[in-house]
Amino acid sequence: MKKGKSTIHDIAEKLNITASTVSRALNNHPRISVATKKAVQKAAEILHYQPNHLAASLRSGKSNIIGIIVPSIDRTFFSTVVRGIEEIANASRYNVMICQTHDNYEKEVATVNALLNAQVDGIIVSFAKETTNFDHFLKAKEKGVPIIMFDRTNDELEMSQVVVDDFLGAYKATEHLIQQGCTRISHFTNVRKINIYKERLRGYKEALIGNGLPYDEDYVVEGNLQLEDGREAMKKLLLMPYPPDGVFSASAYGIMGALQVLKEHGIKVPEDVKLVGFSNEPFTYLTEPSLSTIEQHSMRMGNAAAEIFLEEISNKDKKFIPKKIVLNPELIIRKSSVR
Amino acid sequence: MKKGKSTIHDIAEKLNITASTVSRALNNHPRISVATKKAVQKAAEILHYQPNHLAASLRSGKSNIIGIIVPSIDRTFFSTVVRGIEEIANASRYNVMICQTHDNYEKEVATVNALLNAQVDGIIVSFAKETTNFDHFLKAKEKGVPIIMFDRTNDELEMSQVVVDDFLGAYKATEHLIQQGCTRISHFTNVRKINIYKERLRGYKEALIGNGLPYDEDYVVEGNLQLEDGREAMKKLLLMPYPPDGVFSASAYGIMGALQVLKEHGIKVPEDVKLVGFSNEPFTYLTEPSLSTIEQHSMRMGNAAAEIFLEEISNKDKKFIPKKIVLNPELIIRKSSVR
DNA sequence: GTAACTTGCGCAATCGATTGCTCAATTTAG
DNA sequence: CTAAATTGAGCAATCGATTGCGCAAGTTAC
Repeated sequence: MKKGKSTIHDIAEKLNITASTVSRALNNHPRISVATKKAVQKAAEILHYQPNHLAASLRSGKSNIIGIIVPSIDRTFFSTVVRGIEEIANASRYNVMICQTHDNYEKEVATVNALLNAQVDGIIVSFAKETTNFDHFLKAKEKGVPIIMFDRTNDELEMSQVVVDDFLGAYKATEHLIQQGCTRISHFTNVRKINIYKERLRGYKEALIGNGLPYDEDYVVEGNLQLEDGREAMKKLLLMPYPPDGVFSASAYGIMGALQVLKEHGIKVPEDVKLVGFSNEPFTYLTEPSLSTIEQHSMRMGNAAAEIFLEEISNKDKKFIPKKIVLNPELIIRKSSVR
Repeated sequence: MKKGKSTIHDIAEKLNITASTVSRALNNHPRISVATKKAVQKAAEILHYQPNHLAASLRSGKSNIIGIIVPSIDRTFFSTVVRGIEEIANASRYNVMICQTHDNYEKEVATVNALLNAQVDGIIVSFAKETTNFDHFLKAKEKGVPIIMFDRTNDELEMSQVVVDDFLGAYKATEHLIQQGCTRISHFTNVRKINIYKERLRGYKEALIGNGLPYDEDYVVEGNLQLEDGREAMKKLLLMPYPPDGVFSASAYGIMGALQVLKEHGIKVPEDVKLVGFSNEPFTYLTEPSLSTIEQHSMRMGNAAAEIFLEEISNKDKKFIPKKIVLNPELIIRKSSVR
């Protein structure tokens, strides 16, 4: 058993037939006799034959690889989406190649190039926060590589996308707080006005107005939505003459920060202040009290993105019509928001 | 600008030279004149030329892809290791292909095959809990594909590995509890006696004995180390005539479960019972009280694994000597364990 | 002024799998 | 019993980039 790899030519030589026949035998071509097929399979096993997908890909122009671009893989939301993509992709014999941008525009551009060089059959992406110019994706699209956006998307691009209804999620969260008796509800949002944060802000606002409460900008705190931002926002709010009796944060870490600060100040949650976050990160149900939040169905989001990819691949010649799938967010009510 | 991809042949045609020259020009070959190089670069840009790595890989036999196999990507520990691998890999122009086994043996075997078909240059793996037969990796190794194990490894395989010193981590954790005054310390371990859990159990035991405390099997609870397991274990322990005054869990979720149950029973942490977990999952510093734990330096673990890969690749012809890197675990003392 | 380099680039093979076209040997049809 | 159809498999091109070898024109050396 020699070290190294064997090819269809090795099998062909061993059996005194040609590589063409071996290839056809392995692919179960009808024009090859059963006897030959069996012989080939046996020889393949003995030689530890392992097909070289690169060669096949080169010829077919299909790599059977889907490129995935996310800001960072070590965030539950993204890794769950990735898992959802893999689930569907693998079932259709696709592998995934995952790249991270760390929210950096240059890295995103470089990544797209790397994926194109690797001849990926499609790209599923959630944009970096920094990104405002999308030429690198347009270039890819022109080369015939389908691009599917998820979560952080851009409506102006003619590309399919999967998002959760951020407006609705925010609306549900805010209305829930109102129903629980809150009258001064604060909102934590991101300074960068990406689609998703704009929508969540809008949902918050509409819910207030729709329920007869005033929208007051003083209760909206802009930040980066990380733990520390949530803490600072909450501290600032506590200094107001009329601090909020409810907080809806556009992120899970933000609301966690608020919870910490409230507890440090001896303010009771949910008795004195009620909290709802966004994104069902694992820690949100581990806190004391557990945090109400908006479930984005990240696994389904991944599934949907992969399914759109498969669809676009099989409709490659037909006229392209971008598709937009909007998932229904779910309000998960835990202890932090019920009286 | 026609849709589709252009090749070096397109560039060659446009400039009335051969593809060989184009290839050399793009690779900055010394035998090509500066004038030609410039012309080629310009033409490449105009044609939106994008090199096809598949073709290059096919010829060179190197794909510049590292396969990563983890049980599940949506766990902070693993996704952080992956990030660590990517960091080093990308710097050396390698891309990664990530696959998940979900701790299933068959899936692991299939995954190894898929990666070999994709002609990965190496595989970095953390074994599925189920795996006891490692032939699929041996087969890969025989084909000349370096395998690097991390975290969940196997000392009997002649392959390099990166692990954290589980024994030491457990020893530190247990000794810390002793120093804080605990005398009846319980340990949560996994029923499956994988290396890492065996070592942690050993560290716990040695720390007890080394500090003059008895080792009592009644205080060792076997389970699956998930949140629910931790809860049940703690409930069981509370029924003992002399419940523990300290718990060291081999996982982060396990200790979280213990914390929940203790709080539900009105037992004070850390006053009545002190807790230390393993693995610095993000939620551990968000709990009330925050949980002491063992940091495994997952990012560094990824870095190290990737570095070993690069080393083995460049020493391919030299005699292979498996390398074992043991990282030093760090005890992170938070509120759950100090009096 | 000729031998010995150097420079710049083309030719053709190669990597491994696939596939349209051929063609001989059988088999079937009528 | 001959024409037509079917079966089984080989030939050679192809996918795109790379590279050893070769060769002509220009340079340098002595």
